[in-house]
Amino acid sequence: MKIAKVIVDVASNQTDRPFDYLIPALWTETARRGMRVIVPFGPRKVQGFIVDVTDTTDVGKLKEIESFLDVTPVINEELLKMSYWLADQTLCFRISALQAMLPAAMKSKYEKVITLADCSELNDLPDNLRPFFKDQRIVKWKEIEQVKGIITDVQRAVSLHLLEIIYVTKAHTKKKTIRTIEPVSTEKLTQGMQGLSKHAKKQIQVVEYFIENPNAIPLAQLVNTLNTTDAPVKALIEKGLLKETSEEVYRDPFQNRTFKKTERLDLTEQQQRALNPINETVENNKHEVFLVYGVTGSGKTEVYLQAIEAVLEQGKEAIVLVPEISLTPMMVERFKGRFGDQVAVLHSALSAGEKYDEWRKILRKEVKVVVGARSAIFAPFENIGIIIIDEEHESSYKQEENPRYHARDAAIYRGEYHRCPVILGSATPALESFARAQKGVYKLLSLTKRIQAREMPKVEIIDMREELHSGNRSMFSTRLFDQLKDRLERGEQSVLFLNRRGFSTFVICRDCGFVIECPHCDISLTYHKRGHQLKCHYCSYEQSMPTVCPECSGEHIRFFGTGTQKVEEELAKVLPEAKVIRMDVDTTRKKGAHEKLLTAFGQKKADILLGTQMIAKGLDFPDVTLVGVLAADAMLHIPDFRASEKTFQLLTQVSGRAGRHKLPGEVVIQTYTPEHYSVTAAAQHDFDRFYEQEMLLRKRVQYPPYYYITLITVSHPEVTKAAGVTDKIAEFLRSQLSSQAIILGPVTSAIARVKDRYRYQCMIKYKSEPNLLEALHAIMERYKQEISRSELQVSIDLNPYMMM
DNA sequence: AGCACGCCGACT
DNA sequence: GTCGGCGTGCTC
Repeated sequence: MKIAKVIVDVASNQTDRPFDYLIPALWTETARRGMRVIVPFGPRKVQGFIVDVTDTTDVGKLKEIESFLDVTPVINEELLKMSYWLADQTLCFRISALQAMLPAAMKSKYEKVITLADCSELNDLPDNLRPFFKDQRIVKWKEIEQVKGIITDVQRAVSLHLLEIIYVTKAHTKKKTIRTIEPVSTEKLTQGMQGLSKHAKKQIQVVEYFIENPNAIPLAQLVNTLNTTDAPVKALIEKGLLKETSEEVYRDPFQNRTFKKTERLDLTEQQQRALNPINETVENNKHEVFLVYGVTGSGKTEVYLQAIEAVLEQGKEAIVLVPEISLTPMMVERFKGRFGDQVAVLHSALSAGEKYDEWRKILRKEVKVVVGARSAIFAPFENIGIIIIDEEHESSYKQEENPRYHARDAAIYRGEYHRCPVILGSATPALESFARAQKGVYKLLSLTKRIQAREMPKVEIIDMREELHSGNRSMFSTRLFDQLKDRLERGEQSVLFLNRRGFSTFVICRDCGFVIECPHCDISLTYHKRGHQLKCHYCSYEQSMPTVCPECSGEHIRFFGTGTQKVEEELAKVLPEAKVIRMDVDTTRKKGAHEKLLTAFGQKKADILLGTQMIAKGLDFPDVTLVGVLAADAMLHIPDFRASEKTFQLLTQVSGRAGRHKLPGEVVIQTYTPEHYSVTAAAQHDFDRFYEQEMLLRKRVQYPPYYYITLITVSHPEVTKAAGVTDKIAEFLRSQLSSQAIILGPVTSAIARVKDRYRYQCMIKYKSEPNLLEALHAIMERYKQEISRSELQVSIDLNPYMMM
């Protein structure tokens, strides 16, 4: 008797362990761990992962696996092992870890439905239920649930066997198939032709078509060319003249694109010196982490490409991670151009179906290279030769929900397993990474020179306080305005960057100073021009913009802050002749919009590209000679110890957008804190100076890289409860950890209330705490009952990136 | 997570 | 006496 240990798709403390199921006789030979199955679980049916196949069990009565969703494992042995590691390291449920490794399309959806029992009739039902089943045997639970007091009647009907409750599991992974039609045989066609009624004009037409073209043709195409529907085709299939086959096809997100084949470029001496040690570790099958620290324009990508080439020559595979946002067509183009259809792309702009298809290409070993965002680190390769993380400092590599993993850690795990190099690349490495490189934990490879010795763009810092003093109240300094005008006259392009974060458009009464806040969260509402609405970014509460102040009934209630829309409006006023393309969440929501806008800008259909974070990286347009940063310090004041680091990285990155080709570039940075080292160091392209200054600060305030951080957030509808639990947790930690560990808190979270729940935090700073994971697991164990029974929530984030 | 089971208060 | 509220424990 074969038994499968199954992790079920129920994310809770009590179900976070394998459950035993009988493997149906039909599957005893084929059942493997790593396959997805549907199993009965209580009254319902849920998806699950087989994590082991054994002959023994401690459980008396076993249920059988209901069905198999896969014929071959979708989680390989390495990833299975890794899922345990991930669950342990991030304190998430095993099911969450497993789920994170697959494209979202492979997760089942569940629905509860009510059906009329086989042996019962509509008339047997009570009056109030009958209307629901008038035209159908199946009704969604959700529909019936709406009606007050009806559930008792449903339950009664169920106990009388009039109705049945069924749990439907939809493994909604749709493989795209294409239906093709072909004649059974030519004889059959001519024979069958006789038997057709003269009135069946369309059927005759179809048969005639196939007599002339006896080859298989996609149904859609057939229907299209004959200008008909599938009805006559269906009829002919039933008559045995035609047959239908369906063939599985991939959705190809790039089907209408051809990628120009690119050849390897000659490397500079510096590039070659960076490439050699990487190739060496590949050849010797050694694990090593390299930090490629290369200034913008130093040709990091070419080094990646040639390292991958060497890996492919060895018959191995490569994973390339890029930050979500910079997965612009340009990056894809470079990889597709070099490696053609050996590349799969896992990109947030792809639809769920497209992602699934790209993922399946990896599983089936039809590709050798994956270029993708964070989750691509789980690409189901089995012979990885190199893992590259580009722009390694990007915070999007950290997942902000469970499992709260960092792609860098996951990459190193896989790199160790496959004994292959992990390459971290950046022009502005994370302090943690650079410090590790300095200590020799990572190997530092520097690219200090730009390709073809191009000059770094000239950077000017504009003190906006002075502008204000000299009477300029607009958001453009005189200098920036002049420069914009100059570019316009010369027919060159400009990029304007607005850092919106920390600059939300809140609503304030100018009479009494009242700020409109969310009734459920301690945060001000944000004004949205569309629909004149105020929205909460934390709980999506919405209300319309009031005309008078709710507090003092004054009429001078206005929204404040600067959004891209507002900049665009102002730009239209001061530079009416300029054509502007605006890129922000609003204009890029639609699929493909991102790409479209960039293409338009590339074709010089606009003079100015105005945008948020998303235009900070990856852009490479030859005619951009001016970059303007409207508010460099917007991010400097957010309550986050990485604020300076983020500001520096952003400014450096944005500056890098100017003058990447023949024309020299200039950068204008507007700021209210021109003396801050993150601004001045960025202006001088001086990472080292920034690093030294910031490291001094981090040491003094005991933050990473000198200390590790773990953040515990407790939330509960009652303040006292949230505070009390956090206090107990802090106390427990103090008793468990060494005296070296610094335990801060409880303190209220930066946003003290979200969705009517009060939030308290406890922060642990430590250098080395072998007991930490154990203690954290103990905390979760201690509170698991309360978490599942009451409104208590405890979330633990090791190495957090968001401190709120 | 869902759901059934079971034990107490306010009603036909 | 019963209906239905929610605390408790289980799901192979």
